[in-house]
Amino acid sequence: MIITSTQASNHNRILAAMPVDEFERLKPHLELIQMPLGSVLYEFSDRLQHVWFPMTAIVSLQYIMEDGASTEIAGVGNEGVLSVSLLMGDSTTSNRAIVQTGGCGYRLNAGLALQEFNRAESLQRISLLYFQMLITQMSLMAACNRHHSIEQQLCRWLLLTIDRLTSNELIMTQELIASMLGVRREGITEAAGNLKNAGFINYRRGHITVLDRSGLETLACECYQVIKKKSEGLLSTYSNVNNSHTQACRKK
Amino acid sequence: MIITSTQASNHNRILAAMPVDEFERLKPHLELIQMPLGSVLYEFSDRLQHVWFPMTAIVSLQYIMEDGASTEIAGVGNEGVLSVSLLMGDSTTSNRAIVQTGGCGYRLNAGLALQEFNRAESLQRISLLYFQMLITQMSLMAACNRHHSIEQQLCRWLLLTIDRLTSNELIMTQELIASMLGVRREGITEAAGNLKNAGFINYRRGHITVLDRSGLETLACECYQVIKKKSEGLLSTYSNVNNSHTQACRKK
DNA sequence: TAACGTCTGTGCGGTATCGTACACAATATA
DNA sequence: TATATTGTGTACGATACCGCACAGACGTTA
Repeated sequence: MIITSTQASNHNRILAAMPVDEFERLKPHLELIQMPLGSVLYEFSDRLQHVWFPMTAIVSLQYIMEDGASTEIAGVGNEGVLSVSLLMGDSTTSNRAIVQTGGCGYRLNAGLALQEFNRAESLQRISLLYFQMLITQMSLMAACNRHHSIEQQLCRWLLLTIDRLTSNELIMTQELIASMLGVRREGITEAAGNLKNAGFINYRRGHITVLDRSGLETLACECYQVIKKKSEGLLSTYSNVNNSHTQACRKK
Repeated sequence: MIITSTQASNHNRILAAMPVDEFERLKPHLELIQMPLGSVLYEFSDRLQHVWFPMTAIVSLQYIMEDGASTEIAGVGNEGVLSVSLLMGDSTTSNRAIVQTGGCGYRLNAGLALQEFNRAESLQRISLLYFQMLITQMSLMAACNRHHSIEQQLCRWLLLTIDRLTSNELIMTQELIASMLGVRREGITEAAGNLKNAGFINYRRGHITVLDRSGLETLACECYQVIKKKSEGLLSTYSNVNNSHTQACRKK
């Protein structure tokens, strides 16, 4: 069944911001795909074959060290695009992209994506704005990893994640969060326990429910607000180009 | 006195990789400027007025937190360009650019730079390759800050810095290094003391001399090699376009 | 030569996080 | 219903780094 929706969260903002005629050129080549939780879009040093435009899915970009330790360097939702290095002219990757919240998105063949990008029209203009956002987010992660506590970072991460969801519950184990933040699972257990005692969240085996957003905000580091503001600013510049070729997301 | 040199380190690689005709278009507008140690090219949230192409100078990009704590998110030498966010369509900054090794470089008016970039010719193509390198470097910093010790990071930093210099001595206090790595000065004193005892470096009041590169490499984290390799790969792709409009650097 | 400011060395208690180990609880599978 | 698997809670010593305090050494300027 195809469900049409006007919900913004049900569209990729980059595609949505393209003028109709340019989007129509791309449309026949966009594959609507499911992006199930845990699936890996690309691995470190892969040769990129596709570009992805998430809609309801959220993807985590992670850097993996030689010893297997991982660190989340950015999160990508419907405001973004994956395979930025390809668009920039380097088809090999320097990170891993793993689906953090299952959902759907569009996939586009690498060659076609590059061709459209290199026309230097709206896709390029919008993508560049997004790249700038991505750079900001990554530099923030570098600083945040240096200076902020696990609890602060957990709050930031939870807030950024539920901001992208329609519900306040996310399917996620403490183990997974730990690997994204690059810390021990026990560290997350402790921090999450504190948040639970404070009444800000609740959880059970792989499900986390946010009960008090503003409570989390008081504990989160400044990084949350910075990313959120930057993201809002970004989306408002996207919409300088406005139109209505909204696309549906298939639901099972 | 103007000194002409064929040394690669005496030119900005991005400009050098542009085809002659496109470079000639830019040339009249390029100001050769001194970039003295410690000078700030732009601050957080500044409105960018210029684009810089370092030649002999090295610039450190730092993220500054609300409490004043800082973290280096990338270093920019003659392989790069500063004010990337401007070129990407957002003229406000999200970091600070401070000269870490004094030298010279070219400065270009923001409007002209943007105009040339938006022609979607060689400057854009090369800059995009560089942006990709920058993204890689930033994500590496995020992971490195999370997982590696001060000593490892100090080694990485020293190696990356002298790789950009012709000499093996750099003018730099422990205090400054500490603020770049985002750690206490005492932490650097201790790590540097170890390296000195090991015979890898020597130093005196604001001067550090590297005595044993390979020794440092054994102690540095993997991040050094990763950045170095990525950087070499980048420069080889720059030179797909080759020409000879080498520019001199004014020496005092 | 003296006085000053800056840079470096050192010590010490406090704390966040790690590594490891193990117990228990919830869910899935047989 | 029994059993395996996965997720969570807890404890404890080790360690890296922090914050602070102060001494001494170097280099510059008067």
